[in-house]
Amino acid sequence: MNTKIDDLNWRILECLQENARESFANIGRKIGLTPPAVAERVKKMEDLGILQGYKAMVSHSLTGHQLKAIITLRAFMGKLKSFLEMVPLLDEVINCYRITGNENIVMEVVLKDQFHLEKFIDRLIQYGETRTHIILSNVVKNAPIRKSGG
Amino acid sequence: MNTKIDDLNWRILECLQENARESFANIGRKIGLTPPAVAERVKKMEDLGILQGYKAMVSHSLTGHQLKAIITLRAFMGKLKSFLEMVPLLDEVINCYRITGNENIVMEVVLKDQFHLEKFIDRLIQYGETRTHIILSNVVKNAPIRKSGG
DNA sequence: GATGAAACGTTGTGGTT
DNA sequence: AACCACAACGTTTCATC
Repeated sequence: MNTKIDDLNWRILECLQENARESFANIGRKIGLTPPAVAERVKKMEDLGILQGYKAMVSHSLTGHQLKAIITLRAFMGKLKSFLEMVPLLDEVINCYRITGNENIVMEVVLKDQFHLEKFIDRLIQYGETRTHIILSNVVKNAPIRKSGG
Repeated sequence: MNTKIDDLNWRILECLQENARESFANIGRKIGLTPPAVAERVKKMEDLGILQGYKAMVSHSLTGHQLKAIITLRAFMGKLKSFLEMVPLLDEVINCYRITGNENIVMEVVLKDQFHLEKFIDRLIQYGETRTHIILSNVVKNAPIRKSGG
């Protein structure tokens, strides 16, 4: 694996994945570095692309999205390219992957209710055949990336 | 929809979803509030559960995870409960949903390489029948939640 | 990486509408 | 109830070592 991340940097990544707003001073206290040393390590990891950003996690239900779904799409011949260009514009789609297998695309979507779902699926049918799975619960939610054993 | 989130709070949510480390002073400058006013609104949204936390986004590939996959599981009779208890312990699983349909579970997993994938699937077969889709690309990545139109 | 100083941000109190 | 102003405190940042 990538050996450029030492143990101190892994501990910084752990802290920031748990609470991205934690101060560098506080992280420094936990891992035994001064605030400028933490800041410098964070800056370097940002520049290398290891740290890609910091995001607030927002409740889906409390923002009016009572329904979540996993939707797979098997794109029609010649329709995949236009779908890939269009999908970033859909507010409902919070994650979208191109995958191997019979279906080309899998999406995680947030929706207000079943009427919203119906309208959303209607917008997709021009691109391909969809299959919808309603999300019943979120068993693991954005688990942190850990030093992969090895 | 939930009408408790006014326009200023939506703008705060936008800022923090884009950069969770942005200072309240800076957010206040953008939206025309003083730092204490922003801090108070953020605190209230945290207490209400609208803001659920702040997470650093870490590169999968640069942390040694060259392979990502979507794996669905159709749990064997009586095996779902033990799977749901076990899956949060798997470092490879960064998201896991219980869903409707023929398969009960869909997971997003990060893996070092194909050998890691093979070993990972071996650990799942006691719980059910799996189907693996390799992720080719990430078309939409953790898109922010927006004020749902209407 | 550490230190120390200056600039900046956060947080609490009190007061206004 | 939500906001502002001000002050005390903590944090970040930059120079220097």
